[in-house]
Amino acid sequence: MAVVSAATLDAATLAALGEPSRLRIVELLRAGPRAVGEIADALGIRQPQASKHLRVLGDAGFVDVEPQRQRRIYRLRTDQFDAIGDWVESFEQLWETRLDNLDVLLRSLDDETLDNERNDHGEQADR
Amino acid sequence: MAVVSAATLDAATLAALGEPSRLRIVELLRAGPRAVGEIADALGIRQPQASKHLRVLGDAGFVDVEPQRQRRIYRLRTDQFDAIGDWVESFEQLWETRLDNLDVLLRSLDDETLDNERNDHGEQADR
DNA sequence: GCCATATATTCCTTGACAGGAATATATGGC
DNA sequence: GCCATATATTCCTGTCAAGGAATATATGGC
Repeated sequence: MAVVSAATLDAATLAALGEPSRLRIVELLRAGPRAVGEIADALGIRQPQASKHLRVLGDAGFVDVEPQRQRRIYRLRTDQFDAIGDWVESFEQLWETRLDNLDVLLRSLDDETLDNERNDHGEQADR
Repeated sequence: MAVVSAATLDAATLAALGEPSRLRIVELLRAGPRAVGEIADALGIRQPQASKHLRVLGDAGFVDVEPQRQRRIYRLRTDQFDAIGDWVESFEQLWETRLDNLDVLLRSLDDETLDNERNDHGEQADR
């Protein structure tokens, strides 16, 4: 049973995608690399805002630049998507084993014994 | 070739996780359901802040509540994690087919022909 | 060097949001 | 009903980030 080492993830990474325009940029780049102006046009935003969002996405490791004449072509990078994928996948192992169900049962019993500390055992579990 | 229908994802969903304390709450709940007070203690934050963050996580569909006496036990929900997983997975199909490499080549050629519109053909590709 | 195109950066303003403090609400024991 | 515990909500304040406008930088053609 090779338990994965609990893939960790930075909040800033997710925050970079948690902004509507930036998420749209990522979705757009899914179809292929684009220059800044094309991105701005496609989203209906102004060029400076596009550049700013691309900077954030670049710092977070989601995009890459390749200059081409006066233009700068942005493309998606794989790394962070893999990181997010691994992280999510490490959660889905939990659903399978359903440890949480067992856990909540144990905690529930624990509480009963703690709260009714040798008070009474006739628990009229109404409602 | 069953192409998936481009799993869509809301920026607000990712924004909910893009805050350090909330991401830590999610990581904590990975180990099992917890009451608000326990969560606040574990993270070293005050109870009201824990409640607020849990509200955001709940609105975004990441957590679920189950009252138990005066306490409220929060636990992780599977739905949104699956949604994020599907979304990321729809990206990783791109890396495999490497369509972007082909794309950037095509666009590159396209630009050459456009910019040098029958200007000169002797492209001294120096530097 | 001058001009055009393409992009990045700066400054400013405004709105959202996180944290602190205080208070309201809920549940249970007596 | 009163008190204790547990949690949610409200109000306030400071910070940060997004968008707009203007400007700086870079590259290329002439």
